[in-house]
Order: sequence, then C-alpha cells, then structure tokens
Amino acid sequence: MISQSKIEDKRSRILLAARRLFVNQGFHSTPTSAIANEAGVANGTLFHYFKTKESLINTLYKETKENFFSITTAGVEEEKTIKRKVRLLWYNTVKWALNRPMDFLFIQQFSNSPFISKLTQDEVSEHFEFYYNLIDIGKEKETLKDIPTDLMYHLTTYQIYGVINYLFQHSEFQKNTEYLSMAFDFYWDSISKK
Amino acid sequence: MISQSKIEDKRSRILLAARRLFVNQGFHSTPTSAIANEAGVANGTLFHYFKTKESLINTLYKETKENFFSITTAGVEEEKTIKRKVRLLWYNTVKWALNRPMDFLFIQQFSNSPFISKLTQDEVSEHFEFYYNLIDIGKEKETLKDIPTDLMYHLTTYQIYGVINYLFQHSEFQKNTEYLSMAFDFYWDSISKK
Amino acid sequence: MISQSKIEDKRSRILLAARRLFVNQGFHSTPTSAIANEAGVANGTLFHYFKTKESLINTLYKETKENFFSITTAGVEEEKTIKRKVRLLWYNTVKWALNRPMDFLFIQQFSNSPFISKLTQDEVSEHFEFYYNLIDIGKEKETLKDIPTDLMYHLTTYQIYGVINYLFQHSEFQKNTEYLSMAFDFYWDSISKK
Amino acid sequence: MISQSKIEDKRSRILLAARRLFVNQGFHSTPTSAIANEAGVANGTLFHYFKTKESLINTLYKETKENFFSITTAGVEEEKTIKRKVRLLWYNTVKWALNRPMDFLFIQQFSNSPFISKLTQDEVSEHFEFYYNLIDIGKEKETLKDIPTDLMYHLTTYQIYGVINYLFQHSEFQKNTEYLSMAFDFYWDSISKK
DNA sequence: CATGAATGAGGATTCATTCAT
DNA sequence: AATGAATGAATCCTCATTCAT
Repeated sequence: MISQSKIEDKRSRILLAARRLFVNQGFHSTPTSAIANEAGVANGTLFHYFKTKESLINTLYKETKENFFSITTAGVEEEKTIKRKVRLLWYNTVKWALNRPMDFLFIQQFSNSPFISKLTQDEVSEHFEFYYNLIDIGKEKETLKDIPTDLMYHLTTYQIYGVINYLFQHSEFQKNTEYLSMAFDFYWDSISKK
Repeated sequence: MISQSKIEDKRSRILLAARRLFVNQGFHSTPTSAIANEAGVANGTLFHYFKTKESLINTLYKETKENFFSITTAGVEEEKTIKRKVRLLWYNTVKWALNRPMDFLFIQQFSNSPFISKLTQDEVSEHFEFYYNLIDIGKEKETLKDIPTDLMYHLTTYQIYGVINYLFQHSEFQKNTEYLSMAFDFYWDSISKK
Repeated sequence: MISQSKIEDKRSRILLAARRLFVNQGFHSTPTSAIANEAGVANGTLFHYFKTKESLINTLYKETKENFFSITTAGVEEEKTIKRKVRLLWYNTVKWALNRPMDFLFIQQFSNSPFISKLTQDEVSEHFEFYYNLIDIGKEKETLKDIPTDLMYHLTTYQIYGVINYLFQHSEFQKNTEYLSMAFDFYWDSISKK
Repeated sequence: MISQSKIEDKRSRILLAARRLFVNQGFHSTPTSAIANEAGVANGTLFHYFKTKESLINTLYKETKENFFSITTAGVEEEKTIKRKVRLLWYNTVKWALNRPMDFLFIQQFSNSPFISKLTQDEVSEHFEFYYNLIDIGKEKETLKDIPTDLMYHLTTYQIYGVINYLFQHSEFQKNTEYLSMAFDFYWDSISKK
C-alpha cells in the first residue's frame, strides 16, 4: 500500500512541480532538471514516468482538461432550466479557475503554444459535445439567441476567460458575490433571447 | 538612398521572417539562425539590428501593437454616436486581424508567454486610456451598461478575440457580411443598455 | 529440476538475446534494458547473472569461441592425411559459420572492437596451438609450403573469412557443393607445396 | 590565405583527432567532447563542421577510402603485364596500410560496425569496378585462375588484410623485403593459373 | 555595415547499475 | 532468485552571442 502510494506520489509530484514551473516560466524555459529538482527526484526519474518532456506536457494538459471538465459540469444535468444549467456551469468554471489558478493558466498557456497542434483534434475537442448540446437545446426552447452554435460557443467561452483573467488581476473581487453576480448577469444577458 | 532603403529592407526582412517563424513554431523553437536564414541575411547581422533575441521579440511586439492601435482606432474619433464609434472599432479590429493573421496570432502568443511580464506595465497598457475613455463616455450617456470599466474592457476584448479565432477556423465566413453583422449585433447587445 | 532448467533457461535466453541484438546493432547501441526485454526478463535480472555488461559480452565471446573450436576441430585428429585434416577443418569452419551466422558475425564484430584488447592475450590465443601444430606438421611432411607458421595461419584464416563473408552475401551458393569444392580447391592450392 | 588555411586546418584537425581516438577507443567510446578537446577546438565547433557525430564518421570513412583507392591504384594502369599490375597493387596496398596504420584500422573497424549499413551500397562499392576489371582481364588472358570474379575478389582482399594484420603484430618484418616478397609470392601463387 | 566561424553553457535524453522489496 | 523503480553521470546536440575580418 505504502509503496503503491509512494509511487503514485512520485509521479504526481513531478506533474505538480512541472505545472508550477511551466506557469511561471513557460515550457521552454523550464528544464526537466528543474522539474525533477523541484519534485525532489532524480533527473532520470522524470524520464522513467514520461518518455519525453513533450509527453509530460501533454499528460499534464489532458489530466487538467479532464479535471476541468468533470468538475465544471458536475450537477449541471440535474438542473431543470436552461438558465440554471448555464448559471451553474458559469459559476463552476469561474470557481474552478479561481481555486486552481495554476491549472487555468497552464491550459491557457498550452492553448497558445505550438504543442497544441500536435494533439489530435479529437483529444482537444472531446468535450465539445456537452457544450454544443446545451446550446442547441437552449436555442430550441427559444431561451438562447439564435446564432450559430459554434459561434455562440466561441463567444461565451472567451467571455468567461475574460472574467477570469480580470479576477486574477483584481483578487479583491474574487470573493465578492455581488461582483460575480454582476458578471454573470452580463453574461446571461448577452446570450439569452429577450 | 538605395543603401538606406536596403538597410531598412534588411531590418524589416528580419522582423518579417521572425514573425512568420514565431507564429508557426513559437519563440523558443525558432533559433535566431533560422530567422536570419529566412530573412536572407547572415546570422551576425541580426544582432547588428537587435542586441538580443528578446529585444527582437519586444520590438516586434511593440511595432505590431502600435500598428494595431493606429489602424483599429482610425476614424473612430470622427464618428458621432457611441454606437457608431464602437461599431467602427469592432469592424476595424476584426478586419485588421483577418488581414494580418500572423500579427494577430503573434500578439496573442506573446500575451500568453513569459516574455510579457518583462515588458513594463506602461508599455503594455499604453493604449488602455483610449478604450477606457470610450467606455466611460458610453456609461455617462447611459448608452452602455453600468458595470466597472475595466471589467467591461476585459469582457469585450475577449469577446472580440473569440470572434476572430472563430473566423480563423471558419474562413468561409470571413467575407460574409451577414455573419459579421450578426456577430457585431451580439456584441452590441451584450454591452448596451436597453 | 524444473527450477534448475528454468534458471539455465533464463541465463541462456539472455545470452541468446544479447547475441541477436549485438550483431544487429552493435555493442554500444544495445542497451541492457533491450537485452532483458528481448529475453523476457527484468532489467535487474540480467545483472544477477552478469556483473556488468562487459562481462556479459566477454562471456558470450568465450562461449562462442569455445563452441566454434570444439565443433570445427571435431574429427580432425582422426583423419589420416594432412589434406584430409585440412579439408575437414575447412568444411567444418565454413559450415559452422553458415549454420550460426549470428555467432560468426558476433566473433568478427568482437575482434574489431575495443573490447578485445581487454581480454588477456591468453584467452584469445588459447586455441592457436592446435592450428600451429597442424601447420608445422604439414610443413615437416613437405605437404604445406614452407613459410613462417604464423604468417601461414593469418593468411589462411583470413582467406576462410573471405569465403564465408562471400557466402553470406550470396546465399544462393551456400548449398552449392560444387562452389564449396571450388573454394576449397583454391584454398588448398594456395597453401600446398606442388 | 592564412584564414583559408586556418579554416582548413580546423576541420582537418577535427578529422585527425577523431581518427586517432576512434581507432583506440571505438566509435561509441569516443565522445565528441574528447574529439574537440584533442583537436583543440570548442565542442560546438565540431558541430559547425559536421552536422552529427555520424556524419563525421562517414566523412572520415569516405575520405579515407578515397585516399586509399587513389594511392593504391597509382601507376597500376601503366604496368604492362597482369602480374606486374597485381604486384604493384599488392605492394601499394600493403605499404599504404603500413604507412597509415590508423587509417587502415579505421576502415577495418568501420566495416564491421553497424554504421556501414547506412552508407548506400553505391558509395561503398564505388571502386569495385577497377578490381573486377583487372580480375576479368587476367582471367581472359588465362593468367588468373578461372573462378568467379567476386569470389576471387573476396579471397584476395581478405588475404591481403591477413598479411597486413600479421605485419602489424610483427613490426620487425615490416621493412623486411624478403618477407614481403615471400608473402606476395604466396599471394600470386594462389591466384595465378599454372 | 555585413559576415559567418567560433564559442561554450545549457538541456533533453540514455543507460549501466543499484537496491529495497 | 527476481523484479523494476530509481539514480545521476555521461553524451549528443542546440543556440544565443561574440568578434575578427
């Protein structure tokens, strides 16, 4: 048991250290030696768990995306109305980012790096379906504006990123429920049919 | 004259080559030798014009930003109403990005790289004033929603980025005026008071 | 018994795998991990049987040489005339090489690698005596040409290697008794007194 | 002029150092750093002249082969009889090897290493024609034994290697013309028709 | 101004070997 | 005996930068 957890420990310590350093210094400015050092393991150990630096980065990305998706969508299905679904999704997303800023910044950095293009489209777009479905249903029920689904997806996604980045720069508002509420209202107002 | 223009030629050829390669491969995966090569000059020549690689990158960023600002704001002051001002700004921005995708992608990539933090806040935020003013006036005239100026700035900026990235992926809509019009309506609807 | 044979199995599986890989990729390009893998054992197991990679190589060399010697000299003593002795030796040698090309190539590769110098002269020249004796007797009986024994040894050894390498490249002649016979005649003609 | 010769100097110093170390320690046991060091240049300089270690090795091989061929065949065409041609070729070859033992050992080592297979057959066999022609003419004139040309080539080539390796081990005979003469007689006797 | 040879620190990766289990 | 995770020294190669010409 102990050995089991220890092994898991080592792998995840590497992932943790990598994320921390990547966010601060970028992928290329972070040597694998620094990651190993930060994780408290030998340089070679890193390559025992990840064949290459790139595979470490990809693993990190996939795990983070997975976590992001499972946490932000939790409970959404159970909500009854579109607005309640969207609100929960919105809050989940913002809170996830605020709770794990490293993860959010990592994903954002990854998305704008040349690494992304090497991941198959499938892997990246795996979760699109969920969002697209939600948008489609909203449009059917005439709750959401009738604009092309993928345009809507882009517009809303980026808008949420905007809020999050704003809150990163103004940490004093992160716990301000009034502020969050205002931002969501803005969001909802922009996508809903009147 | 000729030598003068040739010189200018060389400098801008380096900048051009750098942008092209940076966008495709990222900053770190683009050696200065590759840039020099692509520009058709000797490796050392690059360092004649730019003291370091980083200064080349920063120069590129500043020039691009400058160009972006001067082109996207052209004529905005002259417009009479807030809506017309905003609309022109919006179209200018989208068109600039579609006309010079390399430049847009370069800025976007730069913003998410560790290089950004090395530029003084001043240099990055140099042009904020213009946008903030516009938003403030809009709020005063009760044309725009009454939410904090910098939040509004973030939300709208990211929303435009969303449109642009969407159009990059769907080039078939880039010339579709109906589409652009729809996207702008969505935008205006989201920020304007009703 | 079973465990005993299994153990022997493991050791020889390692040796077998090593030979196969060494011949194809060379000593240095064959990691011990690859050998262990090919042999179907754990990496550490290899070091249980062989203290170092070098000792594995040396073991392989010695065993192969031993096998080579015992098989190629089998029955030679019993032959009555020098010519018959030499012919049997020649055929045994060629056939051994054709039957076990890996082994032959391994020996050849080893001989030209820096590893050889680390084996004591004794170990390498262990079997010289047999050949030298045969040559000496042949010269005494005025059957073989009267040239220095060790020169004769070199000349003939290399000539046989020449035949073997030729046959490796022209596998279509390997079973051609006429061809073999011709090659032996050439050989015999070159060393025998007329 | 000086710069020209200096440049040439540096490249050839690297080649020289490489040959020296390769012969003593083998390809894989000779780090590029050791080569650079021995040549008195920086490590990076080596890669300025040779893209990879392998290309350095191949360059070395090709240059050596070229040199070998041009020197050993010098004057052969001018000789009148087959025997005189063959004798000159034989002596040229043996002398070349004795004069440049490093080069000879390098070629021999290379031939038995996995590097060889990466050179196109063409490059390796480029010079076969010359030898094959000589053998064919010798057979036509009924001066040489009537055995397949390529078999003859293999047998004789290896026989010469045998002599050379023998002389390396017995340096006391290297200048002994009687010895060389005896070895050539053996050689000629083995290939000529009686 | 322009060149490109030269540098050497830095970085990803490999691999023989050890050792706790 | 057998395993395979862990190690870290060793190695190939890259690349920003310098500088003599």
